[in-house]
Amino acid sequence: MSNLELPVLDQGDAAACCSPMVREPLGEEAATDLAKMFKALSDPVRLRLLSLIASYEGGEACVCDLTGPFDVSQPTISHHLKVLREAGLVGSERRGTWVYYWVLPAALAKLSSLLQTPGAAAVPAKGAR
Amino acid sequence: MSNLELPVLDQGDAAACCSPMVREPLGEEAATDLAKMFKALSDPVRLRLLSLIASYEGGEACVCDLTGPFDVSQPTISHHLKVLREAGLVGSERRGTWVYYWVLPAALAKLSSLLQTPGAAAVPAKGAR
DNA sequence: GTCTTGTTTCGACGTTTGTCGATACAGCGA
DNA sequence: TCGCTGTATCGACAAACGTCGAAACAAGAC
Repeated sequence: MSNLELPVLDQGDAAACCSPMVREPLGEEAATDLAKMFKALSDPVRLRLLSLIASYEGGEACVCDLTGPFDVSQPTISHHLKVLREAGLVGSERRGTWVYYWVLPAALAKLSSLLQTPGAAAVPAKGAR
Repeated sequence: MSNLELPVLDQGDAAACCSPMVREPLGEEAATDLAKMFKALSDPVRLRLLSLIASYEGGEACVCDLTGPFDVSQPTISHHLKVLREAGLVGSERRGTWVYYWVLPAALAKLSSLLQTPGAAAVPAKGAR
């Protein structure tokens, strides 16, 4: 059944988690915390890195696989990976010569559920305007 | 039937929409586009503003309601609202003396579904309504 | 018209960010 | 041991960002 449904992944404060932010006003601390994660997603290169890592078979990718597809230098990629790691969005480990990165699904899920809107999707055009 | 399967909501390019970014690598354009939206969410004040607007009854709030809860000046709030608006996350309209803002649910839903991870986190809601 | 109140725009400022080349560190093989 | 390859850190720089006060604009009240 559910494949990874109990990562037990901390999630830290359950308060900031899983309750759509459109339901009740975000607290100051929660907002600061979440803003850091969104900031990590606010760069095209990092977004593509994250997507690329997750898309790799096994869900992890070697840094050596990640430098090719981009127009930026290797130190820049390394910097972006560090940002993603410090935001808690990916994990990493050195295995021999290479360093591997993988996405932490719980972090993405937290943000996803936070952005969920009650009746969303439907919302036939609202006012359009 | 399925509740959120064909919002038809403009969304501009459907390509960037609704397919979790962990499934396949994000394209360059899509990433640039999405990064702008995430950047709008990458500030604590904006995150709280968005949450606050959505939490207001009727789903919209007057600017006059939004300046109180923050420690920053009113022009700064106005600036943040502009950023949110230009990112397509909120809409606004002047009605007489006051200007009202509301959240655009489709935009949040787009980001939410994008961050969704295959087996990740419960998120049973889904259908919600 | 002239105030008054609500909101946005303008200029300026210090800080943060993304990028680079150069360099340091880590592990492997000869 | 030495060299080679893969990755991270350092220092520097320009560009972008968040913030402010001052000023402009918008709508209603007097």
